[in-house]
Amino acid sequence: MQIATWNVNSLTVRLPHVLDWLRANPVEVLGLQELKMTEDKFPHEAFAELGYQCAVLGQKTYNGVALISRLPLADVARNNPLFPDEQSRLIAATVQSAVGSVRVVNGYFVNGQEPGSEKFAYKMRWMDALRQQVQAELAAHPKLVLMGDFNITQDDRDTYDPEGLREAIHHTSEERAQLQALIDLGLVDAFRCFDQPERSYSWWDYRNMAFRRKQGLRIDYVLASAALREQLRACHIDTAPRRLEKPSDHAPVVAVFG
DNA sequence: ATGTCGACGAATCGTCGA
Repeated sequence: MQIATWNVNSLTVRLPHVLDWLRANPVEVLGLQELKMTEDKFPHEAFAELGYQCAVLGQKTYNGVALISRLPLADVARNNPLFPDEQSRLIAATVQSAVGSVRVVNGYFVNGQEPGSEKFAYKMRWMDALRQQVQAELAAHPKLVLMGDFNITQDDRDTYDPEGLREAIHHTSEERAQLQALIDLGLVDAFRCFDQPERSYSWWDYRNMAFRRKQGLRIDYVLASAALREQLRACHIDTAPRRLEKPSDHAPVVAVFG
C-alpha cells in the first residue's frame, strides 16, 4: 500500500497536476492540504473517474483538507473533537488495506507566522490538542499514519540554512519539541527510516528561484506507528510536480507499506 | 532588496496569508 501527502496550494488551480500525478502514481491514499475551497466545489467526479473516493473538510479561501482513496474510507472524522476550531485543518479515516486496518490522519498544521505571535500561540495550542487526539486514536488503532504539512523542520538536515534560520519560524525549539512529542507517542518519521539524498526538501519558496537553488525546507511528513514500522518499505519526496508550470510550492511525500 | 503565488473584494489593484 502506498500513502502520500501533498499540499497543493489551491485545488482549483492544481487539480490538473493532482489528477496527472495520480495517473502516474496510483497510490491507495492521498492526503491533500490547502484546498482553499468549500466542499460544495470539490471535484468528486474527477477523482471518481480515476477510481478514487474522497472525504473533504473544506473552507473558503484558506486551509481545507481531503483524503483521496482507492479504498473505502470509514469512520471519517473532521477536525479534532477535543479542539473546537473554525479552521479546517484535519481529516481522518480508516481504510482496510493490504497491511490491515489503518487509521489515516491528514493535517494542515498551523503555519505560525512568527515566534511570539498570536498565530504561533495558536500553533502550540493546536498541536497540544492534536497530540491528545493522536494518543486516543493510537489506543483505538495501533496501525496509524499521521501525515501532512507540519510546517516544522525536525532538525538541521531539514533546512537549507540551519544557521541563518536558527529559531526562525518552522525552526524553533518549541515547534521541534511539539513534533518530537508527537513522535514520542510511538511514531517514526518514514522518510528518515531510509537513506536519503542530502538537501532533501518538500517545500521551496516561490521567490528567489529557491527550487532551482535547492533552498527548501522539509516540512511535510508521513509518520507511521510502531505497528506499521516493519511493513514500511520506502519513503521518498517526488519533486517532479515542482518542476511543472505553475506548481504548488510543496512536493508530494510518498510512503510505501507492504 | 521582502523578490512569488493565490484568493478576495471591489477592481483592473491592494490586502492578506503563506
